Amino acid sequence: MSLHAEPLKVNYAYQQIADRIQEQILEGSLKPGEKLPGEMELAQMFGVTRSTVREGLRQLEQDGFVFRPSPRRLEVRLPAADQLSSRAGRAMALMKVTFRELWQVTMETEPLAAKLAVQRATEAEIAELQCIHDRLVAAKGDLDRTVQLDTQFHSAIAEYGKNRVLNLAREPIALLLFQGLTQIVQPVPQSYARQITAHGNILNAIRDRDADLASFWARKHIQDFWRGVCIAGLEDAPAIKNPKSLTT
Amino acid sequence: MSLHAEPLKVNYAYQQIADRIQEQILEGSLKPGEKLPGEMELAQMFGVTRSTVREGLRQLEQDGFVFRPSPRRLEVRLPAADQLSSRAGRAMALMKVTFRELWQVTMETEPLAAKLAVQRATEAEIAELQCIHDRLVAAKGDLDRTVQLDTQFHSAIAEYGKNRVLNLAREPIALLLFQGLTQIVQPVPQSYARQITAHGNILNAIRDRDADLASFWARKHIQDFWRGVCIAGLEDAPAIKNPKSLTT
DNA sequence: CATAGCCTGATTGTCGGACACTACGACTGT
DNA sequence: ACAGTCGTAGTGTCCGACAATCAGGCTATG
Repeated sequence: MSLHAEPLKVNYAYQQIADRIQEQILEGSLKPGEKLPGEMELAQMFGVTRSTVREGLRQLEQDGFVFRPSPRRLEVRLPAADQLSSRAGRAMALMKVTFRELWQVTMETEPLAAKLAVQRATEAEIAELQCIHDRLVAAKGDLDRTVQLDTQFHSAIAEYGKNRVLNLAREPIALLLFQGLTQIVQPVPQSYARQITAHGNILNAIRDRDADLASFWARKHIQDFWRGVCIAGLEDAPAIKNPKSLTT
Repeated sequence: MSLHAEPLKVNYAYQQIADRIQEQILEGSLKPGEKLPGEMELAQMFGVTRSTVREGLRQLEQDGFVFRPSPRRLEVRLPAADQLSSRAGRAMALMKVTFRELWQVTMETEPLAAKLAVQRATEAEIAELQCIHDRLVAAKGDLDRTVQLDTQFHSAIAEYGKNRVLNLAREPIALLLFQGLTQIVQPVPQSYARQITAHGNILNAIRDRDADLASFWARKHIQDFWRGVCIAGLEDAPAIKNPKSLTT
């Protein structure tokens, strides 16, 4: 027969404390930005020692439920997206995911982001996009700055599409892929110009509110990126050489 | 001008300990499965107190770098994908992401997963898929079981596509969306039959190694899902009512 | 009145020591 | 070889303490 052997987890005190506080945050009785009592007071409230409270807090801190700008301030906070992004990025880095894997997914996410941006971006946001693009043009030749602005441009488009799920999923992937540019642009110098025109096309399509066109150019842009990877012969190379570089 | 004001983080002892150990894990000198020294020994090695080591370990534990099956065993481990999935899922739940957001992304991920599966799935894996599908057919009428098998079917396709990036990104999204089925199927009972035929179409296309067709049916399947959401009038409803249900 | 600088108390990071309880590994007997 | 027993090391939790340092209020100054 099937004996249901439940995991039977022992609840340690520090675990319970973390759970209780997290519960109250999720439930809403503790609102983000609010200041939490000090460790001693918490210890008194829960009837445990400061050490125990401490371990519980470490856990919440790591989960992003509390924020510690300075040792004295202890604020409630909801886990932000970038927390996950960096974690996911780290995970992918140490899985040694290849450019091919990143590219295959990006090939879908970026066109979608562009399409959504066409529908949802405000005029002000489009102006912001133009600004980023102008800076990219100005940075022509500067590798690091180009990579940074490229990433920013794509992130902005995704953000303006106002789909939080897409943003959550896309961020770490795009980061890794575009960061990989650092290994690409060198062998293919004319990329600078190609990238600028590609971004220009996407930007114009968004401004004209032409969803299909924006999606088309985004796709084309990522495809072009792939050509660069192929020329460099890095299709199945890990997108990051040593995972150590992501030290929180 | 742009003054680069870095956050200038003070390195506390427990932080340094966590960093040092993590470093050695990433670098490879500590291999997964290996047993770590006890807290007292570690304390001696790093020249700090056990309390300090403890806080550092809590952090690694939370990050998934060490695993504690029992209080006595302390193993090295690499963060697994499902760790992130659940975390991402929690985050999305408490952001109250809508069905629309989930659907828009799934509309891209599932067809891609199907396409990749066509290219990369082995015969054995296709047989496995068939098995899952058979069980779905048998479960007709049982809501919970249907949801579970539906999720499993899609997960399997994604897995057989062998793109780790896609899997990482897709998993929590699909989970939330298909879980949402629970709220949908009730209003639209004939979904059972439609879902079975849809899955059958996808399965056949994969077996015939027809990438475009597999992608087409996957898309159609997700589109069909959306119709159900619309009928229920849940387009912009949060996909999960209370985030509390995800208590690790 | 608003602002800048100073001061003090409270709180944190870290330390050392202590105790009950439990699981791991060795020992024993069959 | 196996099952049962047992000692011990190691963990979870507690207590108390100390220096460093930051928050918030106080003061002085314009």
